[in-house]
Amino acid sequence: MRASDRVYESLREDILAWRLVPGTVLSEVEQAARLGVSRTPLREGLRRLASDGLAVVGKGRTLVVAELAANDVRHLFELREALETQAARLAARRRRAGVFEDLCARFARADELLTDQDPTRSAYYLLVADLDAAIDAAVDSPYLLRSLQGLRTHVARARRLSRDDTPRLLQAAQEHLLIAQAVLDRDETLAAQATAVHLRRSLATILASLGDRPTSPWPDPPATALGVLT
Amino acid sequence: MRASDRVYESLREDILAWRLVPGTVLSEVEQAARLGVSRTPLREGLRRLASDGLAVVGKGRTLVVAELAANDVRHLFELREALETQAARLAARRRRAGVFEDLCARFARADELLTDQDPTRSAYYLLVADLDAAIDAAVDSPYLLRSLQGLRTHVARARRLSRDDTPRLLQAAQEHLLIAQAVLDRDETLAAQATAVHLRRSLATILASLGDRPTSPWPDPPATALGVLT
DNA sequence: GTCAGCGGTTTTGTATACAACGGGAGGGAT
DNA sequence: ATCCCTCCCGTTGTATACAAAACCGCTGAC
Repeated sequence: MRASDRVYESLREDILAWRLVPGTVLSEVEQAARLGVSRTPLREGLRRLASDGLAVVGKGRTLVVAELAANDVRHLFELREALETQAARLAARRRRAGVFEDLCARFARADELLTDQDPTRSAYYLLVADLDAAIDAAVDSPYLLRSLQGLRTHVARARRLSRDDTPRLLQAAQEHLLIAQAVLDRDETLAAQATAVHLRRSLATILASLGDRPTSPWPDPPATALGVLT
Repeated sequence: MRASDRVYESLREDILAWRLVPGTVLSEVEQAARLGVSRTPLREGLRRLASDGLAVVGKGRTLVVAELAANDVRHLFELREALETQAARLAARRRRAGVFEDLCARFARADELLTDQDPTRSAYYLLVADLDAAIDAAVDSPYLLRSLQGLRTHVARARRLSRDDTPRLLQAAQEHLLIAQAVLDRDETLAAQATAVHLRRSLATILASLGDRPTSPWPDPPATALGVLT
């Protein structure tokens, strides 16, 4: 593997994990020394981070780790809604049934993954990643996938901003199940709208966890009332 | 201006104008000699092209100019529909009235720009660019704008694929007018749907001009029948 | 007190030399 | 004849040296 790739992945991981916090200046000589490479491949990795939007030009010509605050998350979800509803629509149009039958079965039993045994929820997030991958495979639209890929980088960073809330994850599992079922049923409209619903609720959860008041002043309905959607 | 920026812009222009055709290998030493810079800034420009999707890795480690065929245009418009309908929706929500009043007036008179005097249609395309810029300014959503920017690069390249057809441009002007009016009226749904209509028609025109049979076997309605939409 | 100009220092931008990887032609074995 | 192995050459990847530009603190004038 090339040194510039190692640099890129290493810095990317550090930024996504919030080990490098927003505003940190990414000095070429300093980072080159830290990662044990020369400035040439380091610069290449840095420019890739910049084209991902993970680093932005600070004062002068320096690169700094990009901000990601509550308002940025709102903007991020405006893009996410555009891309993921379209992805769901196209997946519903083009999917092969087998994968989504399997995913529906797994999401129907997602509560078994959300016991208190696994505080990182890795089994659950793996299932969500599998759904994303299945949708990507079904979409089969290179330009859209490319944008989705860039988006997911920022979504992953945003996830680390808010704490994992088990009731919300159980609700999210039902929303994912609805999406997977709609794709399986080739119901393009429902797939897109269920995705939109899921994203709006996820955004509200993240913003609430950040201490932001939600845009709507209404209390959330009790979780049991949402069961009818599944 | 930095040498790497000149390299990037020069190669980008060459690719968008189809002076560098798909499949052309972008050899570092060759291009560095042609553009009069050393390999270091040239590589930087090349990587930017790759992250834009204008260059892709060929056999070995070489970069080649990316393909853009009829099927790619279809995929491109799947992304375009996702991004531009969302942009229109958000612009309708957040626009300041003045700019769009002006744009409506200009699009209402777009037929005056489409005389046979100007074979490049530069005045008309400038007007379209102004609408795009006004929507961008109203959207005010950094992540979405970033994706839109990347998209427009490929759209510009695709435009050079098909010939300019005056009747279609007159029809497109009416579609643009409808979008601008919907944004001005803060009608989010209409803005999004009018954008979708415009994109579907544009895609059909491009594909027809490429010799592809449209997906629908129906003949286009006469141009005068579309006047009711304005 | 404030602001403009000016070195000094630090940082980024560029050029070049060298290392390493990969493809392709050629030859030998089967 | 075909397949595979090897060596050579061209290309890309990396390191380093040098050039240029920008920040910072200083000084001085108004």
